[in-house]
Amino acid sequence: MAKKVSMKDIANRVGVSTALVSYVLNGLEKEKRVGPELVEKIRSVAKEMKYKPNQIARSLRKGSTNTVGFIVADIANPFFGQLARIIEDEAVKLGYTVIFGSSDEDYLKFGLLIDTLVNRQVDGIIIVPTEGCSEQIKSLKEENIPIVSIDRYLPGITTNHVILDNYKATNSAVKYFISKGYKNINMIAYESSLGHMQERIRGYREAMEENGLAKELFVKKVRYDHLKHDMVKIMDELMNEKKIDALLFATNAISISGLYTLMKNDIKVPDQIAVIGFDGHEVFDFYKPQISYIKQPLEDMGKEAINILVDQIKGSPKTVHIELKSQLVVRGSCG
Amino acid sequence: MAKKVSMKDIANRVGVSTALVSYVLNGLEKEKRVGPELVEKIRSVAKEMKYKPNQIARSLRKGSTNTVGFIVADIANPFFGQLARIIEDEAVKLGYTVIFGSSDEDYLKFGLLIDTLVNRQVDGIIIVPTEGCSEQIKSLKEENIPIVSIDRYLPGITTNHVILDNYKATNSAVKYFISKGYKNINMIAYESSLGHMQERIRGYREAMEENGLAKELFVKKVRYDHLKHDMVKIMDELMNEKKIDALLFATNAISISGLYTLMKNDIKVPDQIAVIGFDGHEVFDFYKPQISYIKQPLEDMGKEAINILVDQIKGSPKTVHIELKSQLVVRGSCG
DNA sequence: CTGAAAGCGCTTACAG
DNA sequence: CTGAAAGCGCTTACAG
Repeated sequence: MAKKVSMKDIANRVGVSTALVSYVLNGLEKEKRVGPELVEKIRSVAKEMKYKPNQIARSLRKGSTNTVGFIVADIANPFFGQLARIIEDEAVKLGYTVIFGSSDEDYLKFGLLIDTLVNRQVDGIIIVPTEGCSEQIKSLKEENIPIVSIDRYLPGITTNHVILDNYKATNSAVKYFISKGYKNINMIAYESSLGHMQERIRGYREAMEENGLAKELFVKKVRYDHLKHDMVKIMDELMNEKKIDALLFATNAISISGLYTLMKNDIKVPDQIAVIGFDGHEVFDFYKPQISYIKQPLEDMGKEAINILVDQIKGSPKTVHIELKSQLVVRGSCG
Repeated sequence: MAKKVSMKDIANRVGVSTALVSYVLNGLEKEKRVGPELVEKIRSVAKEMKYKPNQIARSLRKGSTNTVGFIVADIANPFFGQLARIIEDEAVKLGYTVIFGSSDEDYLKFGLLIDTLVNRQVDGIIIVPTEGCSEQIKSLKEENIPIVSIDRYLPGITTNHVILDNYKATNSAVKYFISKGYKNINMIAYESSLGHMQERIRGYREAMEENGLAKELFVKKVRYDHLKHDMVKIMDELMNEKKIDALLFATNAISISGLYTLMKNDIKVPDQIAVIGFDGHEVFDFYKPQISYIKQPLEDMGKEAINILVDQIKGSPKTVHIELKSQLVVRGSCG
């Protein structure tokens, strides 16, 4: 069990103080005007002894950890996995390590994750907020911990956020449907008070109303934790009660689940129902015909979020709101 | 900017030493026989002052961080995303936080991630090893940092690992093909010296040889970082040079890429080529016909890995090798 | 140019 | 039952 080597070990070996070792190993030898032969000596001894700095001790002393947290709904969901990857890469470039956590859209789990991150003294947190997490966010703000909300935001609380142009995204999609002659356009969305979902619904609603289709308005709600069950039920209703000719899915997970149900019920796309999904997914490419979708600029979203966070950590006083442009990718599924 | 409250603040307020506060807040009040009224007082003051323990200070003092690392190839890949999620959940139950990192199958990046984790004093690391990472693993072993290799292992280095029954997995798949009358069975695998890939190839080869199909042996190699390019080329060769009637994909990513190419070339499955893929994926479900695949017990794999790691951290001296059973899920794609 | 020393916020023998 | 004190491994004024 080779004991770990510390700065003290190096200092003893070279015959200097730990201060010198610290200066040299942190590249402050110019500033502190350490003698060149000592610099050389310290460097080589450190290497020879395989010195590895203890980041924990450093963090305690400096009061910052160069660590950030990223709380998603579920890291196994490719949407968040991709975002995580982008944020990871960018964070590394900026000298930060990121700790991920999955909330399952549950504000209690969300709270536990926040506590863990705070106890671990992360310098800042990127959050995908859940419903009901306002209290947690408020106390983060009280503790002056920098946060950036991504993908979503909480109505009523001001935080930095980077989100999609949610209203415009669905609004354009619906208008595209309308331009193709569809009238009975239905939207399937999450039962959620979160800002992004409300805006997506509003985008749908206003496009319908503006085009004199207010009477055809039809938003069906599914629950995050009963997605499959609710989807099956809704699809039954759609096919029986109401004649629908076009369907807009409000998120990626809803899209996939919806497509499973369409496939199982052998509903022809776009002949029986035209479809527009959310985000890209391999399934969209393999579906016959390929599914049109609202594309999100994930790369920008992730990069913006971590960069804003780091700015905040470094003391930037301004609150930043960024809204990124979506893009409608038209393929075979909408006629 | 409310300053953070420390144990000292609580101690001062209550009028006791920090030792008492520490005992009480760590549930040692019985063992240390702290007076009941003091216990009460300390608890309530801690709550009132919104005390949050500084895990960094605790870690420094205790010499352990209750943190583990998990290095995958790419967290955006759903296979690893799912694994990460399982490990995260189990780690939380065991009182650990996990730090993820993506190596991109690059041993240099792998090395940097290891260094970061070691500097952060993680108590142990779960790794998906890359080719050429042996040196890194060896030095981890020298430093006595517990490691568990998952999904793969390095031939020639003994570490704890939890892997699939790779040989049997592909062996059974090929035998299934043969039982259905296929003879010209091709396998597409990664160019890799890693144990799991070698075993999957061996499983294929021996099934062929045992059934007098040695002459039909045909393994095509693709590179991780040129997957798409190589796949297109291979598919051309397969269709032109050699008559193939069945195709076995060696990993999930290869399967997806292969299916894209089959779809683009409009090759009929299973009439022109029968197919068996690796791991589950939504795309397998949407493909017409649905793709048969070798199923991995992800849940068990993740749980075993983190539990073994924690055992090691707690001092277990034995090296553990676990091989989990795969399962062939037969659907329409193999006739 | 270099060293002695304080201190980050905890935990934990040790002493009483 | 409780307190004084050391120490984890760093960084950083301060002094010379």
